Amino acid sequence: MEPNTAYHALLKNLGLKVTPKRLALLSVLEEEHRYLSPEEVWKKLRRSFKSLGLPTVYRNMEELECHGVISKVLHSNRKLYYYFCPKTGHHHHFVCMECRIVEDLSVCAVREMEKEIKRQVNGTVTSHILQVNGLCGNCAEKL
Amino acid sequence: MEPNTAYHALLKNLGLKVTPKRLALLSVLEEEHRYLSPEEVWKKLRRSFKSLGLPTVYRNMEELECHGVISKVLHSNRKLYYYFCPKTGHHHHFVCMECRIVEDLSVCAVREMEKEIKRQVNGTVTSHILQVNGLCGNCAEKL
DNA sequence: TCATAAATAGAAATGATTTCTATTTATACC
DNA sequence: GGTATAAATAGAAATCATTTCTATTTATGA
Repeated sequence: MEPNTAYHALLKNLGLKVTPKRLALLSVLEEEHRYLSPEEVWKKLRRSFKSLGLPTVYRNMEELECHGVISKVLHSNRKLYYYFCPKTGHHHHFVCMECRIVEDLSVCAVREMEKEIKRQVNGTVTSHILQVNGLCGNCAEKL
Repeated sequence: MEPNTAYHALLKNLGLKVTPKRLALLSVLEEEHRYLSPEEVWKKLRRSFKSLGLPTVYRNMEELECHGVISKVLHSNRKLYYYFCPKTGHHHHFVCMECRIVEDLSVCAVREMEKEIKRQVNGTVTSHILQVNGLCGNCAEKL
């Protein structure tokens, strides 16, 4: 059977048990080329599973995120959203705040990106978030 | 009197009333060269104001943020943090996840930034958030 | 088939943020 | 300076996404 085999291997490789719910979750995320909240995923999955806890969805999505399988989308409403991106390698995303669609970007510098995005998605850039996280010299020493 | 005059003008220009609490809030944020949560600001302000509601702090910080006076800092714990940056013009920040200090960055492309940051703050970049927000062609048309 | 650790359901707790209403205050105008 | 008015605030209460907890179920490897 189709992609389930791939998901199966994926979970195995991560050392996670292959449960029907995990497979379905991956399937839902991959089919949707948009970012979704845990609750939205939960609602979709409940069609197939009469008993499915929202915490299970939260737990699994977080798990997959920290293994790099799916990526978090930041949103100004501070809710969690996740996106399954099939593209590998370092790249960034253009995300539509309206329809939630996600587009892969090939360049990384924001100035250049704006032009690229206009061409690529024929869209409008309303804002961008560029924040570099790390440890300053002092803290890096202490830890 | 010192900087209060500047804050006074700042608030006036934004069409906001000049209240003692707003002035104090700005003062607290400017003195602290780190990003702070509303609750932290509240605790500091309560030293000077016996009666001060946490919602007031939230409201004012949000107000100042949307007027561009202070800037939001994204954090993986999804809490709100704000930083008063005296530097004008387009630039980004390096924020230490440990001590919360903020450094202005002069370049915008992440690859170059990593080198720059190493020089500038003698620190370690653990991750960066680069997300471009906007409206895709379809949604832009509809709205 | 079985033992075991991992995964899950479902209820309950958490806690940051927001909402609400009555009261207070800054401001503009006299 | 005195006053009307809209903005700002306090304090309590509500919200609600997310997390925690415990007992039960399930995938897995032997």
